[in-house]
Amino acid sequence: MLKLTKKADYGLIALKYLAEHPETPAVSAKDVADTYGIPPQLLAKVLQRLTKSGLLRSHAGMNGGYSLAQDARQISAYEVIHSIDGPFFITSCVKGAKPCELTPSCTVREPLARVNETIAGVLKSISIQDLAEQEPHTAAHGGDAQGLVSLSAHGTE
Amino acid sequence: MLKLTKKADYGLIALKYLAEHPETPAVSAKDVADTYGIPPQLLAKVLQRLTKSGLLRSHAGMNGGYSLAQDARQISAYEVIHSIDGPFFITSCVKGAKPCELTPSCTVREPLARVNETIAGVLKSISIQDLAEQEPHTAAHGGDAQGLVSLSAHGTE
DNA sequence: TCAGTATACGACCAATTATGTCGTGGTTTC
DNA sequence: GAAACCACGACATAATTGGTCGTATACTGA
Ligand code: FES
Ligand code: FES
Repeated sequence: MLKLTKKADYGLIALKYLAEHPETPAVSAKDVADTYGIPPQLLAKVLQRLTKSGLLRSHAGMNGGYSLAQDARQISAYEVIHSIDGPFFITSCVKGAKPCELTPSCTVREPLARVNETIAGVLKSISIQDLAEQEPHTAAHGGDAQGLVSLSAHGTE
Repeated sequence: MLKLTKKADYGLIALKYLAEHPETPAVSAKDVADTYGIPPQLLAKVLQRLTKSGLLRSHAGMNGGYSLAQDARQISAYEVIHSIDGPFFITSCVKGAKPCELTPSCTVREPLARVNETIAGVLKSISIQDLAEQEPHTAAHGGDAQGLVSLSAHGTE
């Protein structure tokens, strides 16, 4: 249904947190999990994946934890999502992978592949830094100055 | 994992098919399903939803079936996906709906909501007609890397 | 060196969702 | 009336996701 997994969400949250605390040498998974009410072990696994992908740097032992391996500006949402959820594709059957069983059929694949590229592009254009710069929860969902897109709630649907 | 459901895919395929056969007064679900190897009853249900959404017009009886209720140019991929899969949102918890349990936490929600809007915009800019006009490359999946998106310019940022 | 804290990783179960089927009934055409 | 269709809801099944557990490993500090 075209939605992000929670793991990816958790990963983004954690990275954002790290980006907001550049002073701290390392933040433990448990610490972040505790702050946000995320299942600690699950978050741990997510962060481990990000570490393996080279986005994070880990440090065991007391006062250990994770820290950004790159500048927050260099890490894109795409990389995060990609390394957690694996390559995402709009269409079930990707070009490079297993072709559709409905082979001669699915003629919508190619156009959608382009949509896929667009989405990936958008995600790539967003850095962790961008997330961190977002204004801390303004009580109201004002967002008046957004300009670009109106986050308008669709209301009832 | 940010991918389209098969139902939505089926719906798109069927609509494309209809757009390609403007002469035929009506095409039965079974007909389309047969052509593409899609489970007939499942496709039927999908088409029924599209009918209820006003995108299709149905006609019972012999030689009955479905036909586009609007011009292929007026129907966007977004509408199709939306009416089949319901409103899609990148984030698990949407603003208008049930708020995250991690309430004070999920600070990535708002920025991602904007990504969501962008994606929706891309989808809205693609019409069934666009899909139907695509040239059927039966060609090799040779990783051509089609470069940029050139459907309907909308998402330039 | 020893205990405490933390990551690393794989296996496993539980919850949700997506996919597909069945059955029943209603419409239109012939 | 029969055949070919749509309409709809209730299932059953498969696939993903979400989350837990157990254990091994690495680092710190007393
Ligand atoms: S079913 Fe394969 S891309 Fe649509
Ligand atoms: S967990 Fe609610 S939007 Fe991220």
